[in-house]
Amino acid sequence: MSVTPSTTLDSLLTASWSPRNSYSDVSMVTPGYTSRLWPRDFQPQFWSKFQVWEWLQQVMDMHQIDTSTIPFQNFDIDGHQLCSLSYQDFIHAAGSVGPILFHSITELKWSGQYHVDAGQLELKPESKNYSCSFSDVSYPPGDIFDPSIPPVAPLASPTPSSPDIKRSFSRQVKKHNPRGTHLWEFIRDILLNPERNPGLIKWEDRPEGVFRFLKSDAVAQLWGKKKNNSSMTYEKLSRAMRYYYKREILERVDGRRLVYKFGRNARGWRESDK
DNA sequence: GAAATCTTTCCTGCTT
DNA sequence: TAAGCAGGAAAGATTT
Repeated sequence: MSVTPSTTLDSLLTASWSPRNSYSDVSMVTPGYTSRLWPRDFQPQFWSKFQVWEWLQQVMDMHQIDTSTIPFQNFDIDGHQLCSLSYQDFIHAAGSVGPILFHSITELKWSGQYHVDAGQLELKPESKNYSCSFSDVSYPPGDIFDPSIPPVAPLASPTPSSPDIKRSFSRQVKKHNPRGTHLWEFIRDILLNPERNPGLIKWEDRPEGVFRFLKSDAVAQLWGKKKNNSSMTYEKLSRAMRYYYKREILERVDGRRLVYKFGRNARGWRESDK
């Protein structure tokens, strides 16, 4: 994490952010974003690190900006931290793209607040120092979003920090996945969570289990992030994918780049598996 | 500590 | 020429 929040967003909205600061393209930043993405996850304050990255990816896509122009590691933060970044923090972290990101998150925060008001009809905030919406989900503290692990609803079960939950979470991971999520499961779960998959991988033939990497480098970065390996590349990831051919977790798709197919030993990707 | 498993890293050669 | 694919080899990390 290389960006330290220096000012609250609220203070900047009144002090730093003004039309003079506007990015030339700023009017195009967010229209449609909140309705296009995660309709239940309006509040950026509650995003996981993974969702922050997704948001980054989406904004970059919308503006057709090369994702390599910003260092994703500068946004190794969750939504709460993201919302605390100042305009200058965004400039520092993302250079010329900073104003776009700042405006986007500002708009999202505001629109999220609107939705929260409706959501709070159903859920009451409890032991958090900020409000809670119907969209609020919690992930293991300090972890990035893992699509294979169902989120913990804050009011439907004990808090994620409770010892019981921690124990059962730990048991579950150890029993079925000694090393945590496998690569193929990570890929599968991105595919199975389209609302959390902003154009990284897409189904080519859903019934046949054929899928294609749209942003191979971004997926590799995410995988590396999950494995705490900042040097992960698509080349390395694809080598690991090819090992699955032998185990029939994946099948070769000849002649098509970035295209893979789930094999007979892959589980949980079929619609009928749900 | 050994074995097994899975993943990472590096490499060469081939294909698109 | 670059990017991606295929697969061998070795090593690292982790669990059993």
